[in-house]
This record gives sequence, C-alpha cells and structure tokens, in this order.
Amino acid sequence: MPSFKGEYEHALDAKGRVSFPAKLRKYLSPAAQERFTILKGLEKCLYLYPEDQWMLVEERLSKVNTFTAEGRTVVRNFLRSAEDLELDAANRLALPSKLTEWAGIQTKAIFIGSGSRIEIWSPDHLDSQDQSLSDASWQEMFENVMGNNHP
Amino acid sequence: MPSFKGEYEHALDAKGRVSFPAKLRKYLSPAAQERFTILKGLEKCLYLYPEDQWMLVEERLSKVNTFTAEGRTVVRNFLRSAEDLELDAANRLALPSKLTEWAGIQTKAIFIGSGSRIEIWSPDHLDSQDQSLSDASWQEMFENVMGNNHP
DNA sequence: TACTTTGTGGGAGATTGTGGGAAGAAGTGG
DNA sequence: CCACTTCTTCCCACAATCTCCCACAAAGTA
Repeated sequence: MPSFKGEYEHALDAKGRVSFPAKLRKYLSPAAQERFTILKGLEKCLYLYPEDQWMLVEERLSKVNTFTAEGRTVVRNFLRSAEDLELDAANRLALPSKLTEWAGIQTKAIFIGSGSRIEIWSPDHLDSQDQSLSDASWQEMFENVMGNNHP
Repeated sequence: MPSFKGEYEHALDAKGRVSFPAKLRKYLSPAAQERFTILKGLEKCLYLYPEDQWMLVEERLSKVNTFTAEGRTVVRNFLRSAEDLELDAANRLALPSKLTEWAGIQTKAIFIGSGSRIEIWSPDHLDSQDQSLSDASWQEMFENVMGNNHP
C-alpha cells in the first residue's frame, strides 16, 4: 500500500479547478482511479481520500448505531462536509466552493501527501500552522507519537 | 453501498417545492428511483429515506413487539408522521406543509446526506444545533463512537 | 531537437435550480 | 347533486452554473 507523500502547490483557475499533482497521481491505486472524496479536516484544511481509502471510512461509519443521538450526531457531522470528486480529462479537480471558502483557499492550494490521504491547504493557513509549531514542541510531539509504538 | 453525503441548501418556492440536490440524486439506487418516504426526525429535522432504504426501516419496525405498550408507542409515533413522496419532472419534492411547519422550514431548506438517509433542516434549527455542540464534546463523541471499532 | 507530459485557460453545450401558468382533483357549502 | 373554491399536479420557461471539450505554453524526457 503506497502512501502519499510530498508537497505541491498549484493555482486555482477562475472556475475553482486545480491540477492534481502528477507525482501524487502515481500513488493512486488503480482501484481508486481518478475518484476521490473530499471533506473538511480537523485542522483548517481539506482532506482528500482516494475512493478505495474512503470506502474503509464509510464501512466504519455504516457500523455506527444511529438509534442513539450520539451516533447520529457523529455520522451527520462527519459526512456533512463530504463530497465526491473525480479528475477531469486534464487531471484536475473542481473543488467545491463551500469547502475552499471554509479552508481559506483562493488562488493557490498546497497539496500535502499524508499517508492514506492528501491534505489541501491554503498557503496562508499552512504558514500560520507552521509558525505556531516551534521546533521544540515538534520534537516533543514526535517522540510522544512515534517513540513507543515500536520499541 | 455508497452513502449519502454532503450539505446542500435550496429555496422553497411558494408551493412548498424544493429541488432535490443533484449531487444526492447520483447516490440513489435505481431500485429506489425517485421515490421516498419522509417523516419527522428525532431531532428537529425531517428524515428522507429513498424507497429501498425505507423498506429496511419497515422491516426493522415489523420486528418490534407490539404486545408491549412501549412497542406500540414507538411504532405509532414513528409511522404517524410518515408520508410517501416522489420527484417531479424537474427533480423537486413537494414537502408536506405539516412537516415543514413542524421542522420550522419556511423559505430555505438544508439537505444533509447522512449515510442511508437524508436529513432536511431549517437553517435556523441547524445553526442552533451546531452551536450547542462545542468542539470539545464533538471530539469526545467522535472518539466514543469511532474510536474503538478497529482497535 | 523532437516529442510527451503537465499545468493552465477559455468556449459551447448540457444540466440544474427556480418561477409561474393551466389543467385536473378534492374538499366545502348550499 | 351541483357550483364554487382551494389545492395539487403537470407542463413550459429561463437564467445561472457546471461539464466537457479543445487549445496551448512550459517543462520534462528521449
């Protein structure tokens, strides 16, 4: 299972379309080909899942018990911002304007390969995210997360 | 089994009709095509089931033990507000005025794809629902429900 | 250099969202 | 039972939007 990696900046055109980075395209499994689901991330960026990965998410959601208020709230708020996309003939994505507005994406978008999914950031929000993370706390966080998984 | 997703706002016309979002239409299985059951939701919104999904709901209801008062009450109150609908030639639904009034829907309705069904909200009620859900409790809820499915 | 791939732009036609009129069905009161 | 009103359904219309297609320059490749 190849994972997405790397960072690529592309321009949006007047219609809200962006080229999907060619390098990332190479990681797409043929199963997922050309089809994605995009949604609001937990940070101020968008998450882009190729179809095969998204299906795992949906499968999990389908097991949630919607006879409880909590279950309904989770499913509602998770799926709410989601939308299916596919590449056009020129390998572009037409990003939904609601999502680009929310994420502060106007003329430029930065794609970040992040394992099983891709994040899409506005340059500004990515900068401020970077600056709020000092070198020291990054080191600490790294050790917390990675330090004791594989002893 | 693709599930409904996304959020779409549409205007009601003077006759209480709303366009059914084109993006959601793509998820309709040919079996269910164009036919729905609508009813009062457990929150202050309406639930819209395509015919095929509704049949599963009915099947489930048929298993409720109506020899108990509780069982009878549940079945009665669940079904009493339900009504069948179908799309007109312009892909619109004529929402029953009783239900729109109950849900506080006047000039605008928000469709939220939520897995096997679609929720229809008045913008106001959706806002207040959102505001009552703080980020903290959302995160917590999310972890409760999704966290321990796949250890 | 010649050729392919990649990123970007724009136009034409189809789709979608919305409004309103006219024919038909249903309810109301005499 | 009939005339009248109201509500519903079906049809047509139109503007805004979205898709699909073609084009082309820049960059990478052989």
